[in-house]
Amino acid sequence: MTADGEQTKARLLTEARDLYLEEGFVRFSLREVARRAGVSAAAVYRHYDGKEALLHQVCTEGFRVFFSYLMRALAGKTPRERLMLSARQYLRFALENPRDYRVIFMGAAEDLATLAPAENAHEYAPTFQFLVDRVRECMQEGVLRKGDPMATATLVWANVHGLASLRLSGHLAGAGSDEEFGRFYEGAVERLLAGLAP
Amino acid sequence: MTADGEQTKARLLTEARDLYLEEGFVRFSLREVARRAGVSAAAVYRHYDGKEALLHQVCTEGFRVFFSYLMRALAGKTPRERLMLSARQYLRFALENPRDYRVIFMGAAEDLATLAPAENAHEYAPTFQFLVDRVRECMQEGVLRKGDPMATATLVWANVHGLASLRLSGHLAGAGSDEEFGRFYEGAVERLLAGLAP
DNA sequence: GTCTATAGGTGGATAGAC
DNA sequence: GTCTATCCACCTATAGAC
Repeated sequence: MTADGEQTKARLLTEARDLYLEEGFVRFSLREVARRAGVSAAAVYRHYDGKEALLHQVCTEGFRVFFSYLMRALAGKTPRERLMLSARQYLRFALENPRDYRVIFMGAAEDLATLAPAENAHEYAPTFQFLVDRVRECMQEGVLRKGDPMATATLVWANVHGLASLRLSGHLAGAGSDEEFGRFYEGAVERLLAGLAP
Repeated sequence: MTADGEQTKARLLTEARDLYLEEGFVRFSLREVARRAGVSAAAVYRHYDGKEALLHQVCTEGFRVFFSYLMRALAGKTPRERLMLSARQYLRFALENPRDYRVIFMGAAEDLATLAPAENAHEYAPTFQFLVDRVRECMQEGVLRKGDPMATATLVWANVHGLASLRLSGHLAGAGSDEEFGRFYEGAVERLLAGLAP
């Protein structure tokens, strides 16, 4: 590949990402991506194996970003603080990257075989593992009741996901601004952890 | 309208529903609905105002079914039993009508202006109100800590929705069969109510 | 009320020249 | 590696005959 080839390939990916962020899946098309990138539709096939492959690449990028949000929670000084920060970062990611969140956790891409959970479970595993680890260290230090870390992590996940996804769907619009909702969210998490304390 | 006209109209609706249940939104088309109903694509326009109107009708039907599931929870003899039954019926609906659940609560129809939450908020209101009422009566009888019924109902909703939607997305496939998951779900709800008790 | 025919459009993907 | 030209499939929606 030449240098130009690499540049075009990267350009196509960013344009694809923008288009997908703007329009979602239904209105996503190869031709439009090519138009925006300033190349012909045919050129795309030199770099990607068709529409689904390109979309898949875009989504993989979404996972990477999500993980980067979570990682920032490691700045917390105690297990409890890291767990709370994880929850906060989770919501931050959802609110700041709603389309990605939908794809990853709300199955917005249900019609795309490429993105079926079963087919890319390996992309989810590390992020869930991250949460399990946070829960486990909380159990070890007596912040949470001892038990199966995976089961408890699932409860925590369902909780934050439930709130985040209802918010994104617009069903909790009555909760006010994102900031107000953020406080409600933190309160809910605090209460949940209290209920899971020893 | 003649009797035949009414029959065709009803037939179109059921075929539209089936197609949507099988293929989802992306692959939903008027032509295919017409094919299945045994009429021409043009005939559809005599009965419905186009594709979106037909889809909207299909979704309205989904709401109706969801509400009928919830109503069965009124068979419970105590406020607590009715609340627990509501949670159980909620999951039942989700597992037995996954596509409808996605549309109603997971924003699978995000690209369909017709179905934007803001535009049919009046369809959600009664179902949320149902939950608020269950929570309120629990507060009145001392089953739940007194407070804002809407805030508490939101917490309960986020909880059951979080579990149900993650299950539907395939993210909790590790939880075993639907029956096993059902037990995990009930346990989670019990724990939540315990945390919200006086 | 239903049909056929058709207009007018989108999109994915490929062939072959350069 | 990129282009133009092209094929083919599919869609929504309408016009006008019956």
